[in-house]
Amino acid sequence: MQSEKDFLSEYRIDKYERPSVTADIVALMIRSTKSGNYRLNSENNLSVLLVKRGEHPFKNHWALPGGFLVPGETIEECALRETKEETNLQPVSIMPIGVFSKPERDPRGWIISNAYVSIISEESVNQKGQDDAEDAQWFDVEFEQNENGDYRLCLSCCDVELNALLTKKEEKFGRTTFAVKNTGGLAFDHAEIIAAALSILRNDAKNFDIIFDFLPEKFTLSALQRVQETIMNISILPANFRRKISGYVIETDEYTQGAGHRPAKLYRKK
Amino acid sequence: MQSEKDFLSEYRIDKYERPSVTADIVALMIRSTKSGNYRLNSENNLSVLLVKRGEHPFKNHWALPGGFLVPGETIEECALRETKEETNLQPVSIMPIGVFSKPERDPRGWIISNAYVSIISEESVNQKGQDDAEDAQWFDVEFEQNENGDYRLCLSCCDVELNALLTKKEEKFGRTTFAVKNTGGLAFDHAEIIAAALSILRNDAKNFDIIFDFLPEKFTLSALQRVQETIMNISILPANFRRKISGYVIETDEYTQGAGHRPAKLYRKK
DNA sequence: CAAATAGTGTCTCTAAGACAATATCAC
DNA sequence: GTGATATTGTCTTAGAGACACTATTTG
Repeated sequence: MQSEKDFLSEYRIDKYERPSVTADIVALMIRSTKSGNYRLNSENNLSVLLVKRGEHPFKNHWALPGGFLVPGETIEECALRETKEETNLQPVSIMPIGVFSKPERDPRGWIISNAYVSIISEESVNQKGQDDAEDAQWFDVEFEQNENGDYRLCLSCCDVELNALLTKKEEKFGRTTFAVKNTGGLAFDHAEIIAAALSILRNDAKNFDIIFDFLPEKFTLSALQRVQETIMNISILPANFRRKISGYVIETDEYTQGAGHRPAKLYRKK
Repeated sequence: MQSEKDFLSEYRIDKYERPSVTADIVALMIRSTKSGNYRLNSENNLSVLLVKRGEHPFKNHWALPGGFLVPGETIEECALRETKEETNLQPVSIMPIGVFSKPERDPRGWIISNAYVSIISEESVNQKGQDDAEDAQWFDVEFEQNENGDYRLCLSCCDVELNALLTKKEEKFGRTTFAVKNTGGLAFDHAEIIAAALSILRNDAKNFDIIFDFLPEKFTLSALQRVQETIMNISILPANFRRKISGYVIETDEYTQGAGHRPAKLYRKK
């Protein structure tokens, strides 16, 4: 009878066909667009980071940052490494949103993608992001259901506008999956991945756990509120938001300055 | 300049190393253990389906059903196919719980696992499950934190008892990940996978969406309650459960029979 | 009738939403 | 002072938990 050691020494892992495996990252930022009035609080846009592909396939199309899993790393490590390499950003944390494995999803062959959504603060983007990449750009995100019941994903950046159209494929375990009707020029099935990421985030941002990761260590309560409102596309009265969040935060003795109105106390996550 | 068509015709996907990819399934069942008293409602145990490995590595150890992704199928299809092949069960739906990709997790080499939890009704198990496999057995599950803060996963079936020990590694996005201290005899990292599945289910079973999948089309409200209580390991007063669930169900005009007490109305998911 | 679950009604408490009112800064 | 956001307090309402009580079956 063969021992396990003998079995392993004779085992040929390349006997069967294997797929290539990638990690793709939906990096989101809550972007505040300063208005002319110095006193007015900024509008908040949800932005997603896309890179313009320099190589075939989908050369010159916009795509999510990401790349191939290499030996010795976990998929999560791969996602972080690729984000760093392609965009010079280092997300605090990334959240898995699904595996995309339809056989025909990549014209190069059998390639399955592990998608993550990453949550990046505007500050860290301003500090170090994007210096090496004019082919990496933040696109404003709109994602809404239209009158036909289809979903429109509109990504816009300066003079570029990508309009993808999707339908709801399935709703299971509170998670919606989408099928792409029109890619809007996005590479691969990345419209589907972005739609899945937004849908999952909107669903999960009810739990405060997630939204803290969008912000630096110290934050004002209205910044926190802005994140939840922007992700979920809702509006909450400040007084009520404060009450709800109060159990999840600890106050510091620091305040904001120079905002043109009463300073706000900074808080930390409890 | 090279066209996309030329690029693809020259593209060598086997230029880089690729991992093998598997799907593993944590198939759970709410098992009711009939007591001697004909009137008494049955106790409820959560059970997980394990198969005894006939081959190296981990020969004769218990493992989750699962197997390799083959060309032309999605990972979800692979999970369903492997469940059917190894256990003759066809889950109504399977829910992804994570990708396990630590490089050293499989002694055969670079193999990453996509884990699913499947939700199987006791009826369908009694109908068709398990006929081809005496090496597939349902193990009663206990999963609890002990006094040290570690988690004990105890799987028992007849005379076999597997005791795994895990520690909490990280808690992110409301999801806990575990590290295995002691496999308890389970193959590979399957103790970690089962712990992740139970942790996610306990967290998500607050949303009624999930628990409906544990039951046939028509069910009594107390059966529904039993499922939620068993998964979450909690206890709810029947009167309050009925009020909470009332918006999610539609009553039928059918009733249970012969239970030794007042018959219960059957309901459907709304 | 007894034992057991099915199902109803009601009280209390908590948390969320609406809204009024006050506080404090930059200009 | 003015206009903006920050912060507090209070009223109302919706929903969860506790619990008492009634209904209906089988043996």
